[in-house]
Amino acid sequence: MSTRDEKERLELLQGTLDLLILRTLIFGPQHGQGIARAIGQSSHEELLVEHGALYPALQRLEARGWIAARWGTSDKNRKARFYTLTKAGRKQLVREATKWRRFATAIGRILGPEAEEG
Amino acid sequence: MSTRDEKERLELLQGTLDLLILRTLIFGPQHGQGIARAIGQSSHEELLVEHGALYPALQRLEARGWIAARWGTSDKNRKARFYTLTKAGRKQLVREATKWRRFATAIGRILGPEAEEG
DNA sequence: ATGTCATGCTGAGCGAAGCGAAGCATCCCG
DNA sequence: CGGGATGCTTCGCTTCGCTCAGCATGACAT
Repeated sequence: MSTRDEKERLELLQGTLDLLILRTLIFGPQHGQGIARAIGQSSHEELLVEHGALYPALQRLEARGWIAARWGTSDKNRKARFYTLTKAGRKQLVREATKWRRFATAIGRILGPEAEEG
Repeated sequence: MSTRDEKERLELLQGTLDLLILRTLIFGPQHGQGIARAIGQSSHEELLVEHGALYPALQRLEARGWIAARWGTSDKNRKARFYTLTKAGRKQLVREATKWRRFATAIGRILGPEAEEG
C-alpha cells in the first residue's frame, strides 16, 4: 500500500545541501549516514538527503577544505568515514548561512506578508 | 582589489524562479523585462534575474499551462510578449509558495534560532 | 534617410548539483 | 555459512540558472 506515505519529503533546492551538512557538523564529527539522519531529524523529517546527493557533496566539501575526513568505526561497528568541520569550514558555514538568510528574506518580501513563518 | 562591488546580487537557487515569476504576475500581465524589473525591485535589488534564465523559464511555464502569452506593445512602444497568470497558474503559485515556506522553515530549524529573520 | 542606441526576444551550450539505482564490502546473527 | 543491515562509491539522467551571441524594431540625432 502506499497511501501510507503520508509525509512526503521535500526535495532539496540546489545549493542548500552544503549548508545543511556544514551546520550538522557543528555538533561534532559524523559519518555520512549520521549526517543524513541528523538532517532528517532536525527538520522534523521534512528533508530527506539521498545517498546520491550526500556522498558527492561530502567529497566536494572535503576537496574544498571545509571538512576533513578520516576512517573510523560507527557505533554499529561498521567501517565509516567520519567528517569534521575545519576552520575554513566554519567560516564557510557563516557565509552560507548569511547568504541563505538574505535569500530567504528576499523571497519572503516578494511572497508578501503571509510568507512569515510561524 | 575591487572591493568596489558593494551590492552584489544573490544568485537564484534553482527552482525558485518559477515561483517568483508566478507571484509577480499576480499583479497583472507583464512582459519579460517588466517581470525581471519587478522582481529586482520587490527584493530591494537583492535578486537579479538574467535573460538566459528568464526567457526559458517563461517558455517552460507557458508550456505547462501556468501562464498564457500574447504579443503586445510595451510602454516604451516596443513589441513585447505579455504573460498572464492562468487559473492553473494560480493554483501552482499556491503550491509553490507553500512548498517554499515549508522548505524555508525546515532549513530555519536546522540553522537554529539565530536564523529568524528580523 | 541613415546610422546608432535602447528595448525586447531567442537560442545554443555549459556547468552545477540533486536524484535514482546498481553495486561492493563488512559485520552481525541465526 | 547465508541473509540482512550498515556504509560507501559511482554512473547516468535531468533540471535549471548562467554566459554569450545574435536578431528585430522603434526612437532620435544629424
